[in-house]
Order: sequence, then C-alpha cells, then structure tokens
Amino acid sequence: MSGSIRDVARRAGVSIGTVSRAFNGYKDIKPETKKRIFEAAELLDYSPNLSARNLSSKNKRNIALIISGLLENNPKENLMFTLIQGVYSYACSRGLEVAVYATDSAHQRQMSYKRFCVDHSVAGVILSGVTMEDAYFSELMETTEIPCVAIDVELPGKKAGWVSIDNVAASQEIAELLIKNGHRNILVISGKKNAAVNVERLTGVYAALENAGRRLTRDNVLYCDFSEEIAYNQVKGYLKENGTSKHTAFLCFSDIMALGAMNAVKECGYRVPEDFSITGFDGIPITEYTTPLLTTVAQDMKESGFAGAKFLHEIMTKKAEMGHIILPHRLLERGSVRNIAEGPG
Amino acid sequence: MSGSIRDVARRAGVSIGTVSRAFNGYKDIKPETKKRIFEAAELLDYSPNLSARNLSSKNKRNIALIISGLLENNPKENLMFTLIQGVYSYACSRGLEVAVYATDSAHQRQMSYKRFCVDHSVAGVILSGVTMEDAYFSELMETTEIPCVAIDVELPGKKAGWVSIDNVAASQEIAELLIKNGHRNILVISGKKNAAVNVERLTGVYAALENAGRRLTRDNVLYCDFSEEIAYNQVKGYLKENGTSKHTAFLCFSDIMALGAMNAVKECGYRVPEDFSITGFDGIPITEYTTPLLTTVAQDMKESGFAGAKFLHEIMTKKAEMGHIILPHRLLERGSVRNIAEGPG
DNA sequence: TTGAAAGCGCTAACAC
DNA sequence: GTGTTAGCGCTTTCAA
Repeated sequence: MSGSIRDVARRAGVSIGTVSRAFNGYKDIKPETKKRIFEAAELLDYSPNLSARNLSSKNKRNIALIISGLLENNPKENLMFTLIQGVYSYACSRGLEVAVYATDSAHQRQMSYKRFCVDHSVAGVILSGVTMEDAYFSELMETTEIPCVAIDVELPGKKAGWVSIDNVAASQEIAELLIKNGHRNILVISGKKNAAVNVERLTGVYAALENAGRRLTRDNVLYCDFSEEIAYNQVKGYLKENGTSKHTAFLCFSDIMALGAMNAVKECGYRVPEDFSITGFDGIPITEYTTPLLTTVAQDMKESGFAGAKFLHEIMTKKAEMGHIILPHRLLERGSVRNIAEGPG
Repeated sequence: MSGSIRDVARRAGVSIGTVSRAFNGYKDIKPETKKRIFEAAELLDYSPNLSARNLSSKNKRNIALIISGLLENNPKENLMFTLIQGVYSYACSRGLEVAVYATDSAHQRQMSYKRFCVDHSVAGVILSGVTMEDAYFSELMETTEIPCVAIDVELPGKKAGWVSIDNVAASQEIAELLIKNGHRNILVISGKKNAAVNVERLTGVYAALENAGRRLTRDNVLYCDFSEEIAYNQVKGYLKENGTSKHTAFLCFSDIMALGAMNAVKECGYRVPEDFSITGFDGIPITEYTTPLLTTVAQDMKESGFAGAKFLHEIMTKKAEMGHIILPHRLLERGSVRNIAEGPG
C-alpha cells in the first residue's frame, strides 16, 4: 500500500496541512518540523500524488509536448525525437515535468486544445507538427489562457510564442547557392502547400530567383507533401516526361523528399550531381551517408526543443509574454550540388 | 471558463451522477437522457477532467511509456521514436491514452518506479531503455501491483511481461553468416557489458563459434557501450596496434557502433569489406545508405511497441498474466560482408 | 508556526 | 433510471 499525505502526517506527528506546506517549499515552517516530515516521507517512500495536486492547486509544474501527426513521421527522420530530447533537457534542468502526447489525423481526438490542457492539468504546452489546416489551429490563435509555444508555426496571441529558424533566409541561401553554381532552371520539390514552413521557404526561393532576374512559376514547383514516396513518384514521372531538358537542379523542402528525388534520379539512369544537382532541408543524419552527400540546410531540433521549453517557461512565469525566437541555421555544402558553369559533368 | 460536470448536469437538467454515468458508458440510463447530456456537453465543450477522474476512480485508461536514458540516445538512431509510434498506434486503436515520460541517469528522479505510477495514476507501464543496472530494476522485478511490460529486458514476475526478438538466435545467425563467408577470426564490438541484450547476443556468437570449432575469448571482444564514438576510438586504437593481422571481421552489437567502426576502418586506410567485413544490429535506416550498405539484423521497433502495448493491455484487462513475446527478426545481407574463402579482395 | 476545514471535479455505492 | 452523498489526496484560506 502506497502511503498518502495522512500517513506522513501521522508519522511525523503533525497535520496534513503542515506536510503539504513542507512539500511545497513554504518558508514559514520550523526547520525541525520540516526535517521530521521529510524523514517520515523518506521512510514511507512518499511523494505527492499528482492528480490530487493538480486538482487542488493552481500552481502547476508540468508541461506537455504535443506531437501532431506522430504516425505520419518517416522513420528516417529524427526531427521529432531530437525535439523531444531538447524539451526534456530543459525541463529537467528546471524541475519541470514533461509529458509527451500525440495526435494524428486518423485518430484525431475530437477535443479542443484548451480542453486537452485543462483536462490534463498542464500549465503550458509546446506544440509541434501542427499545420495551419489543423482543426484546432484557429482556436489556438485565440486562446489566451494557456501558455503555448509552437515549433515552426507562427502563433500570434497573448501567452503564445513560436520558435523556428529563419526559413525565408535559409531557403533563399540554398537557392542562391544553386544559382551561384550556375543553375538557372530550378525545380522546387515542395511540401504541403499550406504548411507554414513551406510558404516561407517558397518565399525565400522566390526572392533568390527574383534577384537573379528569374521568376518562380507554377510549373517549376512539384508538391510532394513532405513525403519521400510521393517525391520519388513525382520526380520519376517528371523525368520520364522531361529528362534533362527542363531543369538542372531540384531544390527540396525536406531531406526526406530529397532522398526520394535522389532515388528517382538514379533509378531513371541519371546521376547526381552530374545530371541533376539536389539540395535538401533539415539536416537529418542520413544526409551524411548518401552518395553523394546531400547539400542541405541544417537546423538543430534539439536546440529548438530547448529554446521552446525555455520560452514557454518564461511565459508561464510571466517573464515573457509572447514573441518569436529565431534559431540559427547552417548551410551544409556537400557533394550533391555541381557547378555547371565550369563545364559538362 | 471551462465547464465542469456540474454545468453539464444543470444544463441537461439532471444530476451530476447521471452525467458521470453517461460519460462512463453505463447502460442503465435512458437513451433520451443520455442524448440530452451529450448535447449539453457538446455545447459546453465539456470532457471530464482527468485528474479528478484518476483521483476518484480505480478504472484507469491511461498508460505510460517510460524511456530510460532518453538523452543518451544517438540522433542517428530512431529506435525509440519508432517504438513510441508503435505504442501510440496500438493505444489509439483501443481508446487508451498514452503519455511518454523520460528519465536519464543525470537527472534520474529519486523516485521509485511504483511511486511514479501511483503519482501519475497510470494503469500500466511500458518500460524501455532500462538496463539491469538501473536503480529501480530490482524493484521492478518485485512489483506485482502495477502491470508492466518491458522492451528488450527480461522482466519476470506477476503482471509483468517483456517483448523482444530472439537475440540469441539473431546473433547466432549473423555470426554464422560471417563464418559461412570464411571468417574465423571475428572481433565482437560489444555494448554495455551488463545490458540484457548484450549478454544474449554474446551467447549467440559464442554458440556459433562453438559450432565452428572456435572459442570466443576475452581478447576477441571490445566493449564499446553502444556508443558510436567509443566504437570509433576503440577500433581505431585496435587497428593502430593490430592492423589486419588478427581479425577479418567486426561483429557489432548495434548499428551505431558499426557506423563508428566503419568510420575508423576507413580513416585508417583500410577498406570495407575488402580488408574487414562489418555487421551491425538493429536495422536502423542509415544502414541502407552507408557505403557499402551494412549487413545487419533488423528488428521492427514499431512492432515491438505495438506488441508491448497490446500485451500490457491484456495484462491490465486480465486476459494475460505474464510472459515473453518474441518478435521476428530479419537478417539483412548486404555489401559490408565479403566472402574471404573466394580469394583476396 | 501550526491545525482545522473547505473545496478541486469526479466516481461509485446506496437510496429511491 | 436517476438523485444523493461520501470520499479520492491534495492545497489553501482562516483561525489560533
């Protein structure tokens, strides 16, 4: 039988109120009493029941990391896991307790975001994987009661923040890298049309091309839903139809799609980077092992998680109110891009 | 202000007891009343507060997946994440709610396993990443109160089960593959000495060598703690000292260590598989991208998670009591092993 | 500095 | 079928 606060109180010869105060770090308690209480607690292997605590207290120390679309994650991607590590890493260091919950479109709980938080008694939430199409997204924008930080999605509103890299700049940089290497006809392998990151990355490419006196038109974009398989199929179809006649480079909005594209290129008998240059986005570990190594933009999701948790904590403790944290990104120039100005491959 | 059961009751013109019954699927309730209640609930965006429910009910529907050593996971590995997906996948399908919690040696909470479950009001636990050295492991072995399923660690006891592949057989198979390819002098790159999987895999290799009239001795094993970096350094040291004089193959107890070994081999100017054959264990995605592709034993962690959750659910609902679920593994023969009986590389 | 007591929102046993 | 009520284990006034 696991003891309750009553057992500790009895054993220490005090009332339950005093035990509670001891466990909540109140100062107005005689050191000796406190000592006796902790000894008793130790002996009984006692620690406060969280449900009871949540029920009676307004002062919560637990946060939730909600992963939207968990099941849709490609096992080759480690983004979400690294994010978890980052969040956990911060939470631990500050005595916060974090629980990871998941949702996915198939089993999407018909529950509002606010309800979820209230029901689970969480003091704050980090949200990842949400897209602007998610049912509860609009609700999120309005919610002002529960502190919330979103990863990679703009979340305006009081008590709401978001953290991301500067997707526009990152995307522009990688497009400029391609342009610098002589590529003028770039095919963009894009993710979900309405995903926030996608829109931003598109903007970056657009800007880069504009600067080079080019225009990004509809027929230079292949929408592939951030899926390796779809990218593979789409690029295969594209190659069957166009061969090398139209574009010299594929700029992909995720490494996973770049993997699919690379695979398609090879299977169609073309070479990377001789026939097509390919770039990715995210910097997942696999990009260090492909042949050739994939040029990409790396963002450290562990850092995102850490920064997100930290920011959330600041909102919770009223040291911050809202805002956007921009994390650095790194352009990783590797073998999958060829300079076509220097002559044939 | 988020409504409570009282608001719904008032709105539906019934008592809170009736609302509670409606929400817990009791049959003895007039359909019409039920309908009215759900309408009111819908209107008020109501759903039961979990803390309160946990506090008052014995009948819990939430399980926890505890990941031990979260922070120590190499980002190249996706094992844990895939495991989460599997657990979640089953839980969703059965209306169970799952929360993922983490612990790690650095911030290891000084709380017993049982307390954790009681405090969080979880009905059952899936445990992963624990080693036999973990503080609470021995306690786990004795706990009979809370249903628990461990991944990859033997967990005897009532209400306790474990799921894993047949590590002995898998390990024996991969050793035999090496032997079949003419390798007689095999260096084992081992993980943590006392990790359960490690002991089993060692047993498998031992058996295979025995059958080939060989003996696995201490100086044929390099302990590398399941770390890529340690494997890299150890193998580098080994090569500096021995070159190709002693062994022709490295049998690694994890892909991550195989990656480190492979890297060391290449950096020392040797080739895989010409100078050294290398095998891994786990079947992480990266093994499909290395040069050469890594021969390994794959286990589907998503399936492990699913099976673990299913088994736990059976224990919780008393359809099962304890036991061991053995999942299939697949030997993936790829380019990192060379047949040295066929002549020099 | 401490004790007593009123809830927090819910479930479940017992009445009707 | 449905209402009433006693807790679940804790926090938090309010008194003392």
